[in-house]
Amino acid sequence: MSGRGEVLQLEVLDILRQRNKPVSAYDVLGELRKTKVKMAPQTVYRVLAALTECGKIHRLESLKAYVNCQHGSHQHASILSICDDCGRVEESVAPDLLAKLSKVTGKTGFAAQRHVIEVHGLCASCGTGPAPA
Amino acid sequence: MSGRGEVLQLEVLDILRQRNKPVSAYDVLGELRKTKVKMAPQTVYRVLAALTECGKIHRLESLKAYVNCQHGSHQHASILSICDDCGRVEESVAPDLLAKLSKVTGKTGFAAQRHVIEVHGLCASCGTGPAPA
DNA sequence: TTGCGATATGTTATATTGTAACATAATACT
DNA sequence: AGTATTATGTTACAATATAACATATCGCAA
Ligand SMILES: [Zn+2]
Ligand SMILES: [Zn+2]
Ligand SMILES: [Zn+2]
Ligand SMILES: [Zn+2]
Repeated sequence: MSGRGEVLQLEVLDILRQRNKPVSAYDVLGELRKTKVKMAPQTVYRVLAALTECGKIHRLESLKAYVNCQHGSHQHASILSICDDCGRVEESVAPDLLAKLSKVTGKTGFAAQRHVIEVHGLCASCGTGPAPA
Repeated sequence: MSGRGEVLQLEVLDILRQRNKPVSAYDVLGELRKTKVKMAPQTVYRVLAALTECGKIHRLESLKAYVNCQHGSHQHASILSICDDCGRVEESVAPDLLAKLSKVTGKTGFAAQRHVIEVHGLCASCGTGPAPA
């Protein structure tokens, strides 16, 4: 395992941290290009793949975007709640729920390997006071 | 509610039924173009959106593809198991699991509206006998 | 019936997202 | 050093998705 790309990984992590919202690959690319004009999509995708692989960031399939892990890093699947109003994402862990899910899907002999769980809705601040007239 | 597009909807349903595997929007487009040369992406996406909306098909976010509902149609979220080997998809329903999921994400005041649950792995036939040497 | 607003559909163009393929550079090991 | 292996850079392109506007259809009322 080489470590040449690690600086770039940290930069990307920082971009996601600063935004604190889902960021698309091309948004990341745009940020990086502010200092590295020649940055290419391929490079960004590779960094994002590496970070996703080791659990430091998560990809939101239903948004085609990325957030950094709110628990620093982990392998196990997490549950991502996406506010469709403000865009904020919350991350929950619930091992028992994952187990149950594997059990449900396993009824037909299916062997679960990767769970994608994304919940759309409204976060606490957006759901309660939608501002009167 | 007009009914002009319904013929097209049926055609699309039929395409998905025949394939019995996840089909991308552009695959659908390709099929349709066999008889309707001028078919446009926009049209296909609109049909797919309509069918998704009424629960007759489901979109696999993690595959950017569509399958038709194995239960005919429904509104409630379903659990989609995707075999990464043969591509086959199975659909499970588990209202209690959805409830539990809403409960987990609701701890912070989040109000769930739409559940995306996709499980990747190996189906029964692909998982057991991966063919010997 | 005709006129008009609302909605659905057709059409063109373009935006966004994601990868293939190959060149080059770093690393590890002999 | 020499060479196989892997990572990274670079170019080009493929695949996915939507914006914007034109046209047609429908429902309803004058
Ligand atoms: Zn996490
Ligand atoms: Zn919110
Ligand atoms: Zn279904
Ligand atoms: Zn299979």
